[in-house]
Amino acid sequence: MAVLPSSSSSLELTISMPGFTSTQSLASSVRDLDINQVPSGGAYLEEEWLTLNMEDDDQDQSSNGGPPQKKLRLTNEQSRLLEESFRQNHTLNPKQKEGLAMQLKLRPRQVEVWFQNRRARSKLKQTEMECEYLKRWFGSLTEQNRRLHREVEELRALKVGPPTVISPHMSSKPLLASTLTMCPRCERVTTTSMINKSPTKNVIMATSTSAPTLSTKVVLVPPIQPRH
DNA sequence: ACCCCGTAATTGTTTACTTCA
DNA sequence: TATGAAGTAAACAATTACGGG
Repeated sequence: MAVLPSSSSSLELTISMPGFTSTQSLASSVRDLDINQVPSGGAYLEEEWLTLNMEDDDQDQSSNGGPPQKKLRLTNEQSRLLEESFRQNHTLNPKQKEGLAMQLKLRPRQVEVWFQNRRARSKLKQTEMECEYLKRWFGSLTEQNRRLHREVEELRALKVGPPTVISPHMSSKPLLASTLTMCPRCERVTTTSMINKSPTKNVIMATSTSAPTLSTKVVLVPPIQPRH
């Protein structure tokens, strides 16, 4: 797949597709506001808030009689450190988690949750990018298909001359042609014999995913029903 | 007042690993 | 020693709920 993260741990993804560049990041999600220093409403002193945050990992603080827990908002510095850590590693071992939690004055559980959500966001972002890429690819293939159908119609209309394939490289010397036929059911051009060394080249070009050039001319002969 | 979005947090499931009979 | 059941921990997916614009 041609979706390549520019960094294995960053949300900035690059798709290697002509005419399509995207360098979106979640950086915008890091708020400038630093409202996490003290919980909203100023109901707690900062030390109390930190103590609350550092309480035992698995304790549900809202159920132990205290006031209902306010939703945490990470400070810019906390976000920055977490992002930095995420860039180095998408998962944390217990020791790293503990250390990071200590450093950030958060509970290990909060660090764990942050990494979980961050992995999910990362994956979502990548999926969106892949989706976008596939949509464009689909569009390109549809267009290519249309073009080829048109070409087939033109060729059908011609139905003239000996069965030759004109080489795009040495136009003066037509190649020995394979017998090209059109399946009436699936409307596929197929070769039914191999006279030339690379008789299928032109057909392969026509069905490959890269944009075909129209410099290759295929002359169809009266149809021979392929067996399939 | 209401809606939408971003995200912290919760819940349930899956998976890998360990222990023990 | 091999094996299957039970227990555990970590990761994940889906979802909820909060707070701010």
